Amino acid sequence: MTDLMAIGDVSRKTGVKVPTIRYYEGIGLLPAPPRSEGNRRLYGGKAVDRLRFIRHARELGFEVEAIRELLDFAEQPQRSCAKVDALAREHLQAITSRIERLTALKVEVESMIKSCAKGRIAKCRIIDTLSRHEHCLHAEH
Amino acid sequence: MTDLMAIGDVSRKTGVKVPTIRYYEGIGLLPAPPRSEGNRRLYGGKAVDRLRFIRHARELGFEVEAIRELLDFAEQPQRSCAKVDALAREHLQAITSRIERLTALKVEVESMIKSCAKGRIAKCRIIDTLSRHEHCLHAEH
DNA sequence: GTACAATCTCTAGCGACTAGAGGAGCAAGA
DNA sequence: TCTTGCTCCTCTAGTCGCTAGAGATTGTAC
Repeated sequence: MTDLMAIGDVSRKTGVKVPTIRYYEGIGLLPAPPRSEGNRRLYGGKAVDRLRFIRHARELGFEVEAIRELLDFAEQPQRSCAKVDALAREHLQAITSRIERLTALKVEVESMIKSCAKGRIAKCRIIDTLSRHEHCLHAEH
Repeated sequence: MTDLMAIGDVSRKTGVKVPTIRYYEGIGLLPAPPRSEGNRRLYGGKAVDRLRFIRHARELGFEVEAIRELLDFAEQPQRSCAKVDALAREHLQAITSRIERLTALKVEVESMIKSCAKGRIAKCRIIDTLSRHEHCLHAEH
């Protein structure tokens, strides 16, 4: 009745690589599917949906543990989604602070490059900056 | 004559953890220091300088391999520093593209959160967005 | 029938550490 | 002098999220 697929088909449909699908099964993110007589995994549409969800969330930078939680919540439709919202906000916070730190870093590396006169290494300002912490623009490290 | 230090002192001076110092020695980033009679590592000032350099570069996001190259160059003061400049520029490029991708991500996660009405999970827009790829703001994933 | 692709399981590797076991060394106080 | 407790030693294994490879089996197309 149902149109079951081999792992390769699922991979092509979802963009998740074959070993990664097996890996997700191993860590319990994707339930173990039934097998064919020849011991091959046979997937239905639900597995495809779940993998798409996982892939998308991973692309958005959610960690596997967070995705596990999201999937758990997704399976209880009657519950409030406050927790889901909180998870997403937590994630947004992490992204924002990563951007902030990277931007500070960029400024520092840029100023390092600007001061480079392309002379001999003995006078290299880049090596200099990396050597002496007092020269930092930013104090937190 | 020289004031040699134990690994713990070096750790405190540089902010690099003791096991990390040993790890750097293991991967050849920091030369193996002489030992005391009781087989303990004894470090001089140069090791402290080198570790500060490494730490700072790591904090600026340089990979260990890049740091290895930088250190090699730093030890040949008469050579041109064009390569050092190139390494730094390469790194800047990587930082810039990381920021770009994170910013795109942030926009997407933000819009996901904004659409959340905090109702039941059955209608959760966050779960929805993660499930259905067509809803993405950005096409590249 | 035969070639070749796809799948299976299992293990090991990546980067940059971190954690822990189990043992030895060392300085200070009783 | 002895003991307590800290630091240090080596070694192995774990982290995260996969990826790569070996070697065996199964399925498919000609």
